[in-house]
Amino acid sequence: MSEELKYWYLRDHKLFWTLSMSQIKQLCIIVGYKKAKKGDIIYFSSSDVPRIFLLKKGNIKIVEIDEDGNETIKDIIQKGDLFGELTLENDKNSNEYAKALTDEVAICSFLMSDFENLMLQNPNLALTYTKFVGLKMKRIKNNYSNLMSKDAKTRLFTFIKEWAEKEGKKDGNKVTIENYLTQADIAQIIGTSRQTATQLLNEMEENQLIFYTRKEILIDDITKL
Amino acid sequence: MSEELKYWYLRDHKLFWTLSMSQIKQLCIIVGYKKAKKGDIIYFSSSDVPRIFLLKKGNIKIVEIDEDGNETIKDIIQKGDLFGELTLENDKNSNEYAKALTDEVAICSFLMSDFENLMLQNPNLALTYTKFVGLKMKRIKNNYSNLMSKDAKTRLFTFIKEWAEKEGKKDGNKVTIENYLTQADIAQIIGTSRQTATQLLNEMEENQLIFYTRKEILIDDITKL
DNA sequence: CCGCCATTGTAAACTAGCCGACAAATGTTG
DNA sequence: CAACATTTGTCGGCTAGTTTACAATGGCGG
Repeated sequence: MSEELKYWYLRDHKLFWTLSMSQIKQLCIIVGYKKAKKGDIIYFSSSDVPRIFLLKKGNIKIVEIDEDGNETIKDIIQKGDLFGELTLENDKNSNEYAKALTDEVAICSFLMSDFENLMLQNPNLALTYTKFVGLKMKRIKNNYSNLMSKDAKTRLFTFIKEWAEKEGKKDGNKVTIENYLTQADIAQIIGTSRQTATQLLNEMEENQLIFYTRKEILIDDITKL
Repeated sequence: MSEELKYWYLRDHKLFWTLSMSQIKQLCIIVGYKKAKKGDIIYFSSSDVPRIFLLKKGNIKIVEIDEDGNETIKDIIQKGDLFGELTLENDKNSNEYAKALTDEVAICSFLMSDFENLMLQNPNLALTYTKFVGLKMKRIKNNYSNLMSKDAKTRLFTFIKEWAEKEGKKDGNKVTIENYLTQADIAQIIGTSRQTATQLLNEMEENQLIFYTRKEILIDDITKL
């Protein structure tokens, strides 16, 4: 890949707007530029050197396996999102990995230490990054506090609404979402069993609120959710 | 309060170790130095100017009220913790306030904008703060993912263990925690009803694992939890 | 186009934990 | 100390949601 191209791969992310070309080069970008296909396991957080990753294309889920072998979805990462050791601390005893959800996935990465150095030289970057992490924290907090206090149906509605807002193609009150999640995935995200999720989705379909297929989800009228 | 004293109030927090006295003065510290008593409501996040707060003494809980009037505990803040708009973004539509849990509570605060300026001048501060926020995010993430997948008993055990580690006075395997929470508070934190929490605590007491009083919690052998 | 595997659909039995409703105990205040 | 408020204890009944188990469907590779 040409140097020029590498540059633009990062350059088009908001976070790096303030950086000069030479600064971006400092990040030794795209050493780990990687492609993957649906279902592939992409990376273990306990890898060699701490890195920060940037998803350029597709969608992935971050999954953790606990002692009992249960899979928990920690996060869904979309095109343009950063992931990895966002805390700037590497944490070895976490058991996380990423799994591709869409057919084509492209990821580039840079070293955490390079990024830290750059932050020391460019306080504006540090500020932007902090706000970035802060925003992510706020989103997580909100999500989870919904999960705690509401019942499964409300959680599903909230999730679909948020998903539609973030990624849906709007046409008046109709929204189309490209569906790269299985019902089992959705169930895990909203913290319920697969069966309950299926039931609720079908119930929504009966009430003409949504139309679910494996490829896409059609929402007839987003305001009714 | 003397300038000297103000200085030390911030100076003894890790985050500010790298700052010079004059830099700390820039923060116009302790404009909002405040004391409060148990049960007092201390601050609404939708206050005039965005601030960051530092709890110097006592314990408080951050609470949110939703549309239906339900109280949710968002966070428990301990001596030395920062709270407020840590994300560096002010967010007006959140309905949070803080409530004193201990008899004496002391808080000092500074303006977010002053802090931002200081970060721009002092990249090291920026880096430290970013790690700080990141760490907080990681803690929240872990807490919540426990809440999702485990049952009430496990959640209570995990909570007590963490509490003991963070604040307990250890004596071999015995740990004493100063108890500033009611059982209703604990129930909210672990996401269950007050009655269930009471039942589980009594069960633990029957099994000689803990001894609960309103003043303190004694753990006979922390390794057995 | 066939067979296979992942995904989705459905139903019955079971259960953790919620809710309502008090009673008892402990603290607090004048 | 008396009266009141807050916190803790306890008990059924109830229900949302889990679990188990299996059937139907759809999509992909050969």
